[in-house]
This record gives sequence, C-alpha cells and structure tokens, in this order.
Amino acid sequence: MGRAPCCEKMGLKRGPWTPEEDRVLVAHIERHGHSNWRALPKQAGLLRCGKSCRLRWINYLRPDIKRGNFSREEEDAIIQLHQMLGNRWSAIAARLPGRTDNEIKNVWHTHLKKHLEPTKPASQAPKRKPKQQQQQPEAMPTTLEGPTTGAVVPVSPEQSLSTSTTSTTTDYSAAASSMENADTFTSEEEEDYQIDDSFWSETLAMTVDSSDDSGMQTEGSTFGASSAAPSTNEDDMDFWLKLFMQASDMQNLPQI
DNA sequence: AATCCTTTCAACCGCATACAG
DNA sequence: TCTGTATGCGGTTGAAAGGAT
Repeated sequence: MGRAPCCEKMGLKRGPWTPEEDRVLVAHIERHGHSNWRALPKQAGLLRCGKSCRLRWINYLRPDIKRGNFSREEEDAIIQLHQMLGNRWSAIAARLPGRTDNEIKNVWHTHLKKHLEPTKPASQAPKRKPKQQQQQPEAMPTTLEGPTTGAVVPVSPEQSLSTSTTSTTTDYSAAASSMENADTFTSEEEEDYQIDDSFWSETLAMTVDSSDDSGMQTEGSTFGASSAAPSTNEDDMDFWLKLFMQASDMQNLPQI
C-alpha cells in the first residue's frame, strides 16, 4: 500500500497558526469547502500542508466546535465511552457534539486518566488548578460561534448542575475501581458505581450469546457476529451505545 | 525575583485505510 | 488485482503557562 508522500517540507510553514492564517483558511473553506485538502492550501494561498490545514480546521476552526472546559456530563461520557471503545478517540468524539478527538484525547491523558488510576496518596494529586476558561483564539471569527450542545449521555439533574472541570473532584477513582478493579473498591465507592465484571458479562450475554470462538475483542468493533449485532462499524457503535444505555438503566446507575 | 518543575494542549508524525484509475 | 494518492486516526512532542521552591 503506497503511502502518501508527507507534505513537502520545502517552504511550508509549521508550528502554531497565526490569526491571519486562520482567517484565510476559514474564508477559503466557507467559500469553496474542503473537498480536497491537499490542494486547499495552494488554492487558499497558505504555506501549509493539507494535513495541517485539515487538522487546524477540524480541531479548532470548525463552526461547531465547542470551546471551553468539559462539563461533568461530558467527562462522565468520555469515561464510559472509553470503557466501551478504548482509545478510539474519533468514535468517542462522535458521541460528544462539538468536541474533537484530539481534545478528548488530551483531556483523557491530562485529566481523566489520573482520576481513573488506582487510588494514589493525596500528595500525588494534581497541584495545579485547572484554567478557569479556555482562551479563545483572537482570530476566531464570530461566525465560528457554534451551538453548544451538551453531552449525549443523559445524567441525573443534580449532576447536570456542575458544569466545569473545576468541579470534577468526583468519583472517578471509584468508577475506575468498579469498572476495572471491581474487587478493590470500598463500600462507599461501591454505592456510587456498581459496574463490575458481572455487569458486563450480563450485559454482553444479552446479545452476544451466539458468539463463540469468533472472538470478542476488547475494542468493540470486532465482537462476534450475533444475529442482533450490526454489520458496520458505525452501526456497531450505535448498537453498543444503545445497549450500554439500556444496561445502565437496568442497573440503575447514577451515571448514564 | 529568579529558577525549576509540572501540566496542558496545539500541532506534528507516521501508519492504516479508503478510494480512484 | 495492483498501484498510487488522499484522508483519517492515534500516539507523541514541544512550547507556553503557571505553580512551587
């Protein structure tokens, strides 16, 4: 399989985008769309490779990008979805309107993963306070203000009251314990999260009963074919998400 | 006040996959 | 079917910001 030659480095700019470059890119895409990323920078007069333009648009300039801190609901959704999908950031991002895979990946690695790691001494807690608000790029055109939709995963009303990352000193470790190390959580944690191995085995048994050695792989996309199972990857995810939701209802989980 | 250290996040890199000819 | 190209994706990096000493 031939690999695309990486963007010619000669004369192409790298590094942070300037407000002017952002303006040019946005204006070009608004006028002509982005059917051909490779040709776009040349057409727009940008000294960037198509890949860089695409990334900049997708991760930062798209009109429907939701900026700012992740809400508690979104973080919960990421945690739950990560349990289902693994490091398939784009699949997770598809469930979180306005959020990008890159952003979710960053949040996971810098914020959520820490909470999900086995309980550590308090001295190892992050020392630094989260930023109050993400800075808006000064060049962000007003037309880029997009809809701010909430996380797709429903939560209880009281949970929806907290909306900033700063308020997320919550039960992540408990969630992790219950989901990954079900035998290690405390009774208090147990009350909050009760997803354990039995939960998954029961849940999966509902629909994957006919799968055998065809294998159920951990990343969700290649579960054994059952009669109820979807055929495409996208269907797969919808299917498992719905299943997950239903299972959560059955378990009366506090989240999702 | 200066320096060091940690955290964050935008951007890059390289591989995988889809697709066209 | 094969080959080349474009795009998508996940892992990684490095500069900037800000807290700690």
